[in-house]
Amino acid sequence: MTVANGERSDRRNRGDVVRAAGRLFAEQGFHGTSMRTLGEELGLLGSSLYAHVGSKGELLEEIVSDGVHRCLALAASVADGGAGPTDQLRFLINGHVTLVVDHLDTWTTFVNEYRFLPEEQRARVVVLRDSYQAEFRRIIERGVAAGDFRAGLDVHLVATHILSILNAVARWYRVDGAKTASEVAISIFELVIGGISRKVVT
Amino acid sequence: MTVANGERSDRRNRGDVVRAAGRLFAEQGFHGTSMRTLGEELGLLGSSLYAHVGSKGELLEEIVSDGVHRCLALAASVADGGAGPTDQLRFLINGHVTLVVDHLDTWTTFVNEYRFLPEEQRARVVVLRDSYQAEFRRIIERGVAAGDFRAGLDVHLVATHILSILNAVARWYRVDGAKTASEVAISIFELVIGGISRKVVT
DNA sequence: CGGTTGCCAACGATCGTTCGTTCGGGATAA
DNA sequence: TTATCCCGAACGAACGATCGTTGGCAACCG
Repeated sequence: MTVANGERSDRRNRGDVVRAAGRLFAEQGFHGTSMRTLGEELGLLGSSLYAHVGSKGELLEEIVSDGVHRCLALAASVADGGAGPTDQLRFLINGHVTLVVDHLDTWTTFVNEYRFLPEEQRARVVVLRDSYQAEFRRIIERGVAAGDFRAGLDVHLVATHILSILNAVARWYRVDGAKTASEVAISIFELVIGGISRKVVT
Repeated sequence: MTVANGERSDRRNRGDVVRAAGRLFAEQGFHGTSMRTLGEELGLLGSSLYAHVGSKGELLEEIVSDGVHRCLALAASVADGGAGPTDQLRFLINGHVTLVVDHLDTWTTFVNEYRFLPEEQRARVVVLRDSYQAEFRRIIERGVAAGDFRAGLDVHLVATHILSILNAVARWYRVDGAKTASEVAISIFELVIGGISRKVVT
């Protein structure tokens, strides 16, 4: 029995396991999810997972790594374009919300459970995540320098607040809910841009 | 050997256990913390904790319950005063940041681990937390009605974003860091108030 | 045939929790 | 004052359950 993409449908591959792990880690936490429970989610025994994966920690590592690299790819794509700070910020916020909404489970696991990685891997993730946050800071600084944003902003704090809003989306957003990703992104952008822009005559 | 308050200093009480649990649950997660580890933190065996506490879950319940009730007390104190929407929002943000900073460990556990409560207790907490969030919505709606805040705001989304920023403070704030609680609160207030206020001539 | 997939049984470790016991001080009675 | 009792706090051993993981084996694929 084969399927359109050539893979058999009654057997699991590594991607299936990682996806299911993202879902369960998001719901029950990394330490709250056992390999046996994860197997059950896939119709397998826990021990059978080791045909696809070296260890439980390897699953978390892959999920978190996926998340942080998607961030970096987004940051790189915005740094290229020659847009102004306001448009760059809009693009970054929109892209981030899209990432979160398109990978809700993975993202929840990424944000909540990365701290359970062994110290060395965790440190690597923190460095990459901070370089993503640095992209926000660069944009804000450029906006301040250009006079688009208010002078005297605490750039580091503002960037932290923006990312707090963005990462929290995974906590409350529901695919079957009333809001589209675009609506959410716009509401975040408008809140933020109003808070950092120079006041202008209306 | 007794101490000023009449308690012996070489024996632990329930409060000691709850505080240590808040600390460890924040660092390692509820499922990542064993009763033996928690005992070690207090210089005890894991089994000795049951002289002070009925179960591990009881510890999480108390920590989360403390957190949510502190929120409600804050909301009640702001609802009383006859201040305008802007000042009420400032007061609420300042009070919330103070709560987070004064109980960093407890708050981290409250925000990250409440989902591991048994369903019934979890549902109760969600209801209370939502009634706290409703206080933010009321203030924003009043501000819109009074013309202080922009018309057409998605009140629910804005309240969610504000609380996202506030709860995230526990994730990055360090007592020995450079920012005071007041500075943090002001930066949040200014970001938010700029984003929701009617634009005015400068 | 070779390689992947999954089942099954089992390993040592650790989990939350219980039980019987010990220990030490405050209260009480002689 | 001294002897006695009581009780909370802590220990140490143990319980059954579950944890992540391994190895042997059967089924099935290309």
